[in-house]
Amino acid sequence: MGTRLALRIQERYDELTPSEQKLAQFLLDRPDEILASSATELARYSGVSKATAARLFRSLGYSDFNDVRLQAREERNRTGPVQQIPMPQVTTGKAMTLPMHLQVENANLTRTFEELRTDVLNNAAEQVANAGRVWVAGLGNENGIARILRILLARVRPGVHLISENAATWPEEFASTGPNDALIIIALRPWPRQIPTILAFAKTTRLKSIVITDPTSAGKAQRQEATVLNCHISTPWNEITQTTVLSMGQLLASAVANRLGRKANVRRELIADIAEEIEDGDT
Amino acid sequence: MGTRLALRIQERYDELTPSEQKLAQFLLDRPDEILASSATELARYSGVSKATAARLFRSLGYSDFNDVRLQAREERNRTGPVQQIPMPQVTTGKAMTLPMHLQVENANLTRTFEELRTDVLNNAAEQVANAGRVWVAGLGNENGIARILRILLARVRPGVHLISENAATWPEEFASTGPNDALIIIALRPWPRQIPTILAFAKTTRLKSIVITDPTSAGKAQRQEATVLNCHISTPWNEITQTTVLSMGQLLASAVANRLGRKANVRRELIADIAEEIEDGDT
DNA sequence: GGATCTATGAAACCTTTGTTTCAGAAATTG
DNA sequence: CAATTTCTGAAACAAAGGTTTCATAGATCC
Repeated sequence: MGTRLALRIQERYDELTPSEQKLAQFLLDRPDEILASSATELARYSGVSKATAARLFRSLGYSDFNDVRLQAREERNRTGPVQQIPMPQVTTGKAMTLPMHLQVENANLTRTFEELRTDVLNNAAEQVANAGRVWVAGLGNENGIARILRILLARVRPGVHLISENAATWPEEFASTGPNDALIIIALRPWPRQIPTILAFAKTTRLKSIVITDPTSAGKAQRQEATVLNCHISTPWNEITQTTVLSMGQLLASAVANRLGRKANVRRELIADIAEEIEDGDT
Repeated sequence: MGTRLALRIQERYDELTPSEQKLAQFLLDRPDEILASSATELARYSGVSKATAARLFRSLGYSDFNDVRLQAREERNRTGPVQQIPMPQVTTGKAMTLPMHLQVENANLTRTFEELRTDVLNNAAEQVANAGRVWVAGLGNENGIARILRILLARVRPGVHLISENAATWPEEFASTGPNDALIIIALRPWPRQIPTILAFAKTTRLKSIVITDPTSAGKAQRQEATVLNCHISTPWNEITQTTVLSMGQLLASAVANRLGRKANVRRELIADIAEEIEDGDT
């Protein structure tokens, strides 16, 4: 899945300087760009100097940029010319068009799910399906997605809870978790500072944790022994898109339902019935 | 599918000199190699001299090799002829696979945004950009999306409010709306029964309303004189996907930002700064 | 608040890439 | 087979790419 360059970046991401991170970010988001562009261009795209670029590659353990490019090319040849959907380039200041929006979403979805390994997904689904209870956490901007995911999962199995956004109440909430539970964390960049705390806690309680995140943070999550569902979320202007994350959520819920089989269906029908009753009942 | 380079080569292949043909052949066989390699390398791979390479590109009508590379890159970035992505059929009971998930999301996104008219989108964006205040409503399952949309919009303009899910408090909330406000409703099938009430209210108060919905309900919304943003959300198993809806939300927010121009950017930066401060500040 | 350290881009400096020139090889012609 | 034309790569030259140095701005530490 990840290129060696990506792995090295994720390993050392935190130690990189801010401008190095800007460039590293770009490289993670658009891995194919390395093949097509010169180091000067990469630097320009991500708004840093050539000098910074040179420093980054060296500090990642390559002897020079040529070394990087050779490795990237070799890897491409090994994995075969995967037909990548290109992320469109944007000239700054130009308005975003509708087709471009479509292409961006498409590129992110395609990368994400072509890269996702079935066994990783199954593993995550298994954990969620077999857990005693399931806890879903999403801080800040990701809170909306977390709520949706909770609903999606609650439709196919009981005992799915949202961890409140208010850190003050965590002790109480965590107190009710057990080693048979599963924890799903949604956290995109900028990686909220509370996440490591939560992950560390999960690790000590033997909670199974699943982290839905972006390539920048994937490394950190992996280091905490969590199952990582990696989502590509970048756009050519400097915003991110949550679409892919939601899609990942739906896929996970779907996979869990599959695993639970008949049980999930029974529950879904039950819920549908109740919903209908409410809809008819209240005037 | 043919690149312009390939076309030019095929046109003139017979007139090329033997060593030029060797190189041309190579380029036809491995069209992606142009992006990854330098002219020197291309020459070496196909066993001709750099001089020959330079001559070939010139004789094909390019001013120099850089010209060739730029065109190739541009072609890679441009979306090819729009192809209809088929929605996969599924035999009931069969497990959903990962590629299928991707294809479904893809199909829905593509349909949605190819069908969406630019003027409708602009119209909606205009309304949101110029409104005194913006109200976002999403009932039941759509509540999560509504929250996300509120955040997305709040990032680019002030005065974006969420209408509570609790119908009992609506009188108070609606009381504060004025005819210069905009109302965004997210409502997928099954079309919640409260929606017509809200829409009717909006109509009498001269509130501009925008409805993000699915094809099933689009008609109903249109009849209430609302701007309709239509999202394809179906899947081969009998569930729906909210991915498209979220994507529509991002697009709308993006369009609004575009319309507000500098004002939106100022606000975004302000928010980013504050967020950073909070992240740094609280321990 | 000064001293020290870190991060960063500008610019100087090599290196590689790409183009052009040119002389010789190969093919063609009479 | 000589004259001519065409083709070709080596080498000279020009341009862009990549690395290193250095001054400076900002952070951190007494």
